[in-house]
Amino acid sequence: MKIATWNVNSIKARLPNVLQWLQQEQPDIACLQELKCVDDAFPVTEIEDLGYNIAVHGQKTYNGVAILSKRPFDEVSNGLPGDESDEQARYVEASLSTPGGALRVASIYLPNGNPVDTAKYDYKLAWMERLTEHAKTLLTYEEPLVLAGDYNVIIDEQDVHDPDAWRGDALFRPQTAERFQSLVNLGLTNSFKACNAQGNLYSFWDYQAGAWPKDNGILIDHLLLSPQAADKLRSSQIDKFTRGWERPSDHVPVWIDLDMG
DNA sequence: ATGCCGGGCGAAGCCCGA
Repeated sequence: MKIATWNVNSIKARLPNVLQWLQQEQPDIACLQELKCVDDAFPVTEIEDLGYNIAVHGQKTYNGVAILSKRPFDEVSNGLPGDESDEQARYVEASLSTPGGALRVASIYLPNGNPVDTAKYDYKLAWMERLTEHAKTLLTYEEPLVLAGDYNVIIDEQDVHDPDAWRGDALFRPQTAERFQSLVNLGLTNSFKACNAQGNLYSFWDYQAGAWPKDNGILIDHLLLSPQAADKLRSSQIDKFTRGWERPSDHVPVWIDLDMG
């Protein structure tokens, strides 16, 4: 079972690319981020026509996350628990049944956090702590769980073309790495890292300054697995080719293959 | 490059992303 995550940077602007990719790569589940649209503006028909069920948690102009699944959802919940006052649409979670049993998937758009001397960075750190608390709860279910998304976290120097240029950035500072490590330390497996030991493989290239032709990228899109999901992990890859398409997102899909029977 | 591109909003130019 192929499960992917992709920050599409506007589902409206990216619809042709997303449809092409879905048809070509046939993911069973696709977690999308940065839809930049309200629920009613999501292109439901075009995606349903390719055989997907859709769970959308949208927002006007900013953020917005979705899960597409060839199998129907059993349950869907919008928003990350832990702060009722948080109105940013950055988390949607769904459970579904597979031949190999129950599976739970979340589509995550973790806050960027820049500039670091502002409330935006505090929000990022607080959001990461909320995510860790919620993950603790989900792990008590002892079922296959995939926390997939744009984490806006550069985990180590292997994952950035120019580490010194990113040193003080919200994506790469020690406090960010510590929070991410606390999440992983709950017992989660970083699937791409588990399958690919070599570095300099990226999921984001800035639109500016020739970042893409120079391969000046960062790896910030991750799929974290519960032990029950990690046991079923076969492989993980990056669909780098979509960055070379017309009107690309600045992110590309990262996916895993899970043996769900 | 603390925004050089790209998208939203909305109809010019600002806000935002990483």
